[in-house]
Amino acid sequence: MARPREFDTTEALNEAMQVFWTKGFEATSLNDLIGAMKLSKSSFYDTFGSKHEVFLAAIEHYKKTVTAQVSAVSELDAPARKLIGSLFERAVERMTEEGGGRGCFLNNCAVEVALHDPAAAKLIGGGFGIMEDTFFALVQRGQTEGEIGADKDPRALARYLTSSLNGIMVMGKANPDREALSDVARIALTALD
Amino acid sequence: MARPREFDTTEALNEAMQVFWTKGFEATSLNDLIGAMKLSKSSFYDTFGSKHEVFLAAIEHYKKTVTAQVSAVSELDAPARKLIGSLFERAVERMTEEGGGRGCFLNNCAVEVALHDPAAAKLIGGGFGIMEDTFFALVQRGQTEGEIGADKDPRALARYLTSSLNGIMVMGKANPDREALSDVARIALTALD
DNA sequence: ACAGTTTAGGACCAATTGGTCCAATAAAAG
DNA sequence: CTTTTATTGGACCAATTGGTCCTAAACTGT
Repeated sequence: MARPREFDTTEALNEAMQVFWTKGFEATSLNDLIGAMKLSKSSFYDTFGSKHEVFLAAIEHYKKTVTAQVSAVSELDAPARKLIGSLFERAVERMTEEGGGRGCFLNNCAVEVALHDPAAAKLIGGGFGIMEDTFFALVQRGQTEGEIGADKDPRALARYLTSSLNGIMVMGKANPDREALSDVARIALTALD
Repeated sequence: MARPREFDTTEALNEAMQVFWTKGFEATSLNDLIGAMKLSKSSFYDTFGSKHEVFLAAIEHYKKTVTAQVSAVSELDAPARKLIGSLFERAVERMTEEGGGRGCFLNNCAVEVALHDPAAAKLIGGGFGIMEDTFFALVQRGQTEGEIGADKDPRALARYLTSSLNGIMVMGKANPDREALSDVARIALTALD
């Protein structure tokens, strides 16, 4: 009973990521994983080694995914400040839409495992770094465009935006109220003035 | 071998909370719990019913604890704006100090279980509500004191502050850098101007 | 000293955990 | 058609999971 189709590692990792994203690391069992990844237990261990290695690979996968998406947004032909706003809007949207509420995968991982899993913590930190760098570039652009105060420290602002975005997603978990989250997003963006 | 001492339910719940706080719900085993709570398995089930019930009770316990602490701060004889600032400072301190990094228990719970545990989600939402209400009262006081813009919606500001504080604690999990977190806190507070 | 009430310890439970291993089998290569 | 290479399902593993239950023992009030 050999594998009948071409096996797509990336797709399998994507499925694994989805499960970890919705259930968390601890609550995800081997059976959950091999079910979602559509491979047998033997192939699973053959190909990926262990649950933990798949977890790390899933974090990496997320980083790639998110990097691609976010850099796509940040290169749109619109004022940087508007793009920052739309990133926040999208987050609010995601948290409040039906079946949403999973938040940010990095965020979830940071909270659940960062304290006890140094390898994961490193990857997660890198992921937040990417978000920060994206915001950093956007803030600098916004400053040259004149829509963001040029007197402000762009690195600090980038950190602030990253933190604020994550705050919104955490709050959204407990209380996915569109109005409340929009309030937060709106006020958060006033720091750019 | 009956229990030699007076059994303190509150203290036991406090110990349970500590374990859940550092390990999370899923990663905490029965043995972890009865070890920390210093009672036997039989007494555990006799007194508390189940792991899940203890978990909910621990959330409640946290709410009481935090409510007491925070309301103590908010009733200090100082400008409300300063008190808000000190709450943020304290959070940064907590996240960066040795052996810290556990973040906010409610925060952790929200991320780990809110999506799949409605009972817990309700308690957690209530906890955030308390934080929000505390900030709300402080903001209103700050507005009458003239240190916070009177034109601003105090409820929205309170939500924003709650979200920002949680954002800082999530970021601190992945990267407990005092300088970076201080940057974030400082900028977050400019929204009060 | 005695009875009644708590509590502890630990045997026991079925289910599940992450993980290993191997014989069977299907596809690819020759 | 045969050999090689993947990949499979499933048997098997020890350990752990959350949870039940019963007996023995230690406190309590009388």
